[in-house]
Formats: sequence, C-alpha cells, structure tokens
Amino acid sequence: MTEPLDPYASAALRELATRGFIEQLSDAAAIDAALATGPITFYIGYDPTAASLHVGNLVCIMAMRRLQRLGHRPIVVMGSGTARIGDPSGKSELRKMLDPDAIASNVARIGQVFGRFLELDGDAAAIVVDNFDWLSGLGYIGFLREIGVHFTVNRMIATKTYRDRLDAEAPLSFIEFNYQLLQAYDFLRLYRERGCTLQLGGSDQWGNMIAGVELIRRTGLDAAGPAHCLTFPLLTTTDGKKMGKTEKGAVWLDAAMCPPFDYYQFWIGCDDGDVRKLLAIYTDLEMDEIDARCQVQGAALREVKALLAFEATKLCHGEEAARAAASAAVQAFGAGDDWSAVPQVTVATPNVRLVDLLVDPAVAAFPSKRQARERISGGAVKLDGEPCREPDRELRAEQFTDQCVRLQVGKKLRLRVVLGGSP
RNA sequence: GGAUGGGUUCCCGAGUUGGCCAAAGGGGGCGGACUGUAAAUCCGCUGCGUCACCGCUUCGUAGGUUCGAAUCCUACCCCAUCCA
Repeated sequence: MTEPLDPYASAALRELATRGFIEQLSDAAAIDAALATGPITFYIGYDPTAASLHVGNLVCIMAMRRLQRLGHRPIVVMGSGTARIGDPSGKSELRKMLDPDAIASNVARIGQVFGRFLELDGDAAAIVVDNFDWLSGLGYIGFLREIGVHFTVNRMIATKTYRDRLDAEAPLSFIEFNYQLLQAYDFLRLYRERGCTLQLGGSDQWGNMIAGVELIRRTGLDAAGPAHCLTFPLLTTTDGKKMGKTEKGAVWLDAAMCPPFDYYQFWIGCDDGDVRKLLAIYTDLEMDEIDARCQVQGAALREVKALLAFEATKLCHGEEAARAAASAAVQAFGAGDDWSAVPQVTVATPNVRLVDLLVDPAVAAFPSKRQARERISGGAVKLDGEPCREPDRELRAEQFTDQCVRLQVGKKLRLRVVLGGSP
C-alpha cells in the first residue's frame, strides 16, 4: 500500500491515489516525477480468455481512462499470444489450453469495449496492439539467448505467482512457467518500439510486471529512462467477496452477455459501505461531488446508488441505455407498470409449465427443477404481481396481456415472458 | 523405495461394532419474513428426476463379499508426515 501522506507532484498519481486505484508502485518517486514532467505512454495487457471483459477488469480500464484524460497515452495489449500460454497467476491449476479460433473471436468482441472507455483519436489516442504479432515469430534459441539469460529460476520461483503453486505442491507446467518471460518481453517491445514506460495491472500481476521492469533495465535503457509498474487493488465488497461476481457469475461488460438492465441492477444492489469507493473508481464524478453525495445515511443512500448505477451504466452502455435501465428499474421495482425496458424471454406457446420455464437456460432462475419446485412452493415466484405457488401450473394464453407476462423471481430477477414465434 | 495417517456432498468437517446415511454440524448460496432492490436478524431450502412418503446417482478409482457398504476385503491412484 502506498502512503499518500506527502502528496504526489503529478496530477495523475494524485488522482489515482485519491480515487483508490493504487496498490503498489515499483518506484513511487520516479513514477511521480515522470508523470509530472509530461505525457507518458503506458500499457495494460488483457488475455482474451473469455468472450467479454467483466466488472473485475473494469478497474484497469477506468484507470486508463483517468490517465488518458490527463494527457497520457494508453496502449491496450491484446494477449492473443500469451493467451496461448496461460497465466498461472491466481490459478490453482493448469487451465485448459484455448484454441486459436476461440482466442480470435474473443479478441474481436473484447476489442469493442475499449472504444467506449477510451479516446481513440487525438493527441493521447489509445492504440490496441496484439502480442501475437511479435510473439508468434520468436525463435526458441534466439529468445533464450536474448531474453532468457536475464532471468534466474531462483528469482522466478520466489514470486508469488509461482510460489503459491509450488507451496501448494500443485503442478506448475513448463509452459506456464514461461508466461512471465513473455509478459516481460511484451513490456520490452513496447518500451523499445513505442516508448512505453509504465505498465498497469491488477495486484496479482505484480510479479509479471516487475519482471518486465527488470528485463528492461538489464537489457539497457534508452532515452525513455527506467520503466515502472503500478498495480491496482483487488476490489472486494465490504463483506469480503470478490467484486463483480453474482450468483449468476461474472458481470460482463458485453451487452449480449449482460443486458444493461442487469448491469444497472448489479450496481444498485451493492452494499451501502461500498458506495463511495465504487463511485470513485467506476464513475467520472468529481471527488468533491462524491463526498458530498455520500454524506447521507440510511434509505437516502438509495439515490446515491441510483447515481452510481446510472453513471456506471452510462459509461459502459451509453447514456440512452442507462436512462432506459434506470426508468425500467423504477417501473419494475417500484410501483410502476411499464416493463417495456425489462429484459425478456420468448416462449413459442403459452402452455409452459412454470417449473420448465424457470429452469430454461434463457431464464436460468434455478439450477434444477427440484429446486425450482421448492422455491415456487415457497412463494418465490410472482406472475404479474400475483404469487404463484404451483410449480406445475401452465401459463395460459389469456394471461398474456399484450403478449406478455411479468415474471418476478425472488427479490431481484425480473423478466418479461413474451409470447411469440422467433426467439 | 519403506513406515504411518488420510482421501466424504459447493467448501470445511462428522460418520468406518455394515442397515435408522442423500449422509451430523458449520460456512457459503438461494428462498421467505422484516426492510431501503442495502446490512443485521429470524425462518426455510440446499444431489438429480416425469418428485410429499417413489426412483436414480453420489462418500479417491476399479473390482469383490453381502439380502444390504461411505462403513468389510483386494488391487490401484493421490495427499500428509516421518525414515532412506
């Protein structure tokens, strides 16, 4: 943790520090000086191991956004190359190898996200590069001679990433062991070719990042001076859980995988104690305003949460979608009647048993019919506001007012069940 | 390679004189009440199914004994600790 006791000279570090972005700095004074002197180029890498980024990745993205707004130039590295290796950081076992087609399609989908958070034009335009471009052509012997010589196994196995695995006596495959070298090499390439002097990442990346810093120092500095790295804290909620996970899994940034309505609801549902922290990291609001808004206590905090949800949704899905999600929330959870913006599922025929509907993957309210039955009998389900405790009840055509039945499951799930042909 | 202890349901962890074990208890999760779509609290559920008292699958793996096994036998795999 960094001591913010004596304020940083650079606006960038001051802002990151006051908003809660900083966990560790490789050399606080040097980074501060570099950021204060003028625009620098920095990068963050993402391995395309899933079809979408999720809220957990958003900390880094927001940090890039902050720095870019202060004039610094972001580079996003898509890790098509490193994704073929697999980062063992934070993983207790070897993950299955991703096939190249999956990686390529992930890259395409993930790439769309950055445009929403970063400026792609102007003096500090963000650029996106792919490390497969330089990693794929590496020759084994050449790489070992040029890069491998600068690493000692002694040092590597001392880093947390590898240490954890070894301490747990879990297998650490040789391919994974190489991951750190490749990430360090990425940094070196970006340093040499694009003058990139700072790498950002989650705190689990510290070992990999510092390896790059050291590699650059050992292979010889150029005019850009020493390279540095900075990590962000792993965000947890007040009750100690990982940020961005819900019972249904990760909260994705891709609208196809997590509709704006659900995304908005995720923020609305946050713990009271987290509101200020979340506003600082996930919105563009000024800290003065955040502090002022967070003065309130109790039920009044709901308004602040609505602000958080709106701002966060706006950044990710646009202002229009955020407004729609906000008003849909008021309608669906308040006394309102207009569910038009609530996510929908389509059924081909009205005669669907309630259990079958709730277990259907499109709804996925419950993992099994058995559980669905139990919950339905327990009063968890409402149709058009009316509790329905009969699992085997079928929906009837006449229930569909305007082709639609309003389904509530538990406190949070709201869906419109729409009668229609195509899905 | 040798000795001893151990591998149980999402996690931790009971259960090994064979049936009353789908398997105690805790955690987590979900649902209900309360409420502010929060927290805390209380109550309920927590293997699957064509599902109340029925069937099926599950206690490291594969076989075996038995009317019947998480519990007994055999082989194998893995883990912990100690010895070489």
